[in-house]
Amino acid sequence: MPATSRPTSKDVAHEAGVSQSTVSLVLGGKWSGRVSPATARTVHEAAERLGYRPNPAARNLRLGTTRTVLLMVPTLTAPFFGPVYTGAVREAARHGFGVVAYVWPDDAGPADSPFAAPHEAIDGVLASSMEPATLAEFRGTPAVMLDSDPAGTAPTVAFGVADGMRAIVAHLAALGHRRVGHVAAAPDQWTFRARARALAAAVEALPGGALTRATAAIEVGSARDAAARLLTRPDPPTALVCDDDLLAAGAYKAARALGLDVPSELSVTGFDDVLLATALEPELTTVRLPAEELGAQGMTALLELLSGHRPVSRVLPGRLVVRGSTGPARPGR
Amino acid sequence: MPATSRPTSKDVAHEAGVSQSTVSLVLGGKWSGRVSPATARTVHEAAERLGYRPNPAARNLRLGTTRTVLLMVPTLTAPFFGPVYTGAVREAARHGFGVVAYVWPDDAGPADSPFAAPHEAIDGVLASSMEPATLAEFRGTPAVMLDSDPAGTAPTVAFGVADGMRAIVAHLAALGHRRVGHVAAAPDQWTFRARARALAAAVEALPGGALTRATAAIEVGSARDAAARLLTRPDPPTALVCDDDLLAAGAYKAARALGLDVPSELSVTGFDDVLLATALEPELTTVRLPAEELGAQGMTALLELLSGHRPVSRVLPGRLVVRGSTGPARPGR
DNA sequence: TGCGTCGAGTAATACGTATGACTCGTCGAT
DNA sequence: ATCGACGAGTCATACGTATTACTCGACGCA
Repeated sequence: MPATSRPTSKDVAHEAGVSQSTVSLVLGGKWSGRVSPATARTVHEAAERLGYRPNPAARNLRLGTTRTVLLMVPTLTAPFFGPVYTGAVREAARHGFGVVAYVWPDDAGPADSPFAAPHEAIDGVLASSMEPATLAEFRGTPAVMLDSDPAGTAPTVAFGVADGMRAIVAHLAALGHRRVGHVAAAPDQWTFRARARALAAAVEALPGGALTRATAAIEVGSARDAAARLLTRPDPPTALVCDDDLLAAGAYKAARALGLDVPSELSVTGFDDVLLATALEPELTTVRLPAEELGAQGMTALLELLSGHRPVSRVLPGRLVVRGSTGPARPGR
Repeated sequence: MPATSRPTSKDVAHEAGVSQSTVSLVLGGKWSGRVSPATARTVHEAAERLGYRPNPAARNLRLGTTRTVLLMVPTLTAPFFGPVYTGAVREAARHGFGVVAYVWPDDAGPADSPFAAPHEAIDGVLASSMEPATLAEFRGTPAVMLDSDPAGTAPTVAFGVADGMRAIVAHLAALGHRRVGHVAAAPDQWTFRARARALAAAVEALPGGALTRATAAIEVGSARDAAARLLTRPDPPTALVCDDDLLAAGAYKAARALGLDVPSELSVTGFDDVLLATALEPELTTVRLPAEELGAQGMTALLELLSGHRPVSRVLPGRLVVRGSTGPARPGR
């Protein structure tokens, strides 16, 4: 226990020789015409002297709001969430809200719920990349889903992953590719299911198009093995479409191990456009998802929800970024 | 505003036909011998029926504690913080504490302080990679610094970055390198100042050792340019020591642009051992920092602090991980 | 029968803040 | 001289919970 506990507004009042109400009035900034400037100054000085800061728990209780929103994500290791957080914070700040992040693994049970803990001292939740079933845990806490199925029951801001996949396939088709390999992430998130579906449909629609698929964990070694499986089949693909940028790094490794040059002998694409995409050599052709925009728009929707309106779900289009990892299909292969 | 506001313990009491005290007693789990099992069951059922969850603000006010800790970081984009968070959460959970993350840019002013907002509804702060000056903002909130100067005034858990640098230099020296280039990050964080100092000292101590340095922003393009500057000098270095893994990716690009093969013609080392290190080709020789351990030990220290003890600062050693980016110095160069 | 004890529950209160209702001089207008 | 209005504060209260002190009936025991 600390030597002395924190000063309260009552202490400040005593120090300044006024009542607690006056302190609250002054420090709340609503004293125009209620408190004389001289008294206000006295109060401010006393507060400063004591190092007073209001007790947030008491304030929250009194006001019935915390003006704080929780950004809930399944992991912090994915580089993807940094920009989402940034966008959310930017938008929240414009309305006087703060944001904290909480990691809730997608496979967590109700016992791990932040709602079993005091974290719940928040007004709403921005839940990114969560399965819709998770929603049940929110039990009345206003929530907006990010990067989830826009057809779900909750307001959602999602990426146009299907559009992105179609753009990739169109790009590859224009380069002459027909046999496409899919280095897929496990379909335990909506976004990966959507990506797989979109890719299948796009290749299907391509005259002469043929799709093969291998599934990997989101990890370089696993992706390398999956890519190697695809490349060592008879009649192997001339292009590998990977479900995200990290998987593409694995594809690079498989290609190198098999002596295939990227992009002259094998084209590789990623998805997301995280930092890694430009750190690789050659730089990765991928789809840029507007992650910061996702955070911002999600926050906008949540704030709408908090003010009693029902926001509409939105889809943010991705954009194909052509870099050095894709090239013309070699007729020979 | 929601249609109906959340049920309180009073509502539950009414529903169950008991007093509010009884509800609190039962739901608090402290009713052994004070409430009959039958009544307890009734209360639980009523709470379930109404979907009751205690108001955290009220509970926090009453108890004077939130059992929540804030992990404050300067950015979420660095892959480094995921493991730190994980370690902190693991340790906190063992003591019934929760963790939320808050991003406070290192260059933020007091106006941006989370302590100006309700986020402050927390018991303590784990401040990672912050300048000690930031500490002044905490104003009495118990804080432990992570990845900061262990000689500072606050309890600190830091990495043994000096040891790590020495290990790198010893490794390079054993391979015959003498002329070392330092691709340095801007010294605005303690850790980078410490790395630079340690590297300088280690090369200094090497017979015939020579150090050149170029500074870069923590970004691939900037690192590429800095590395290129070093490599195009007369009498260029045979090994590039980079302040972190991302900078090493930039060094790879410079080497490739100049037609230098890694590792046969140029050795490159990183620092941190983040995901990127094994995504690169060749895989990066680097120093693994026990980030998860940092989070866990930091949390342990903070919890000690919260229980009135004064924790001691600790330093966690890094470990050299030799991969494919370092090789014997070519006599020719 | 009288008394202490115990089981089962309730009443009352405090945590620290924000705010609507109230008080009490003083001053200007009639 | 009287009254209303206004400026400058203060009083009292509520937010929802956890907990201490209390009540009250039943029961065991001498």
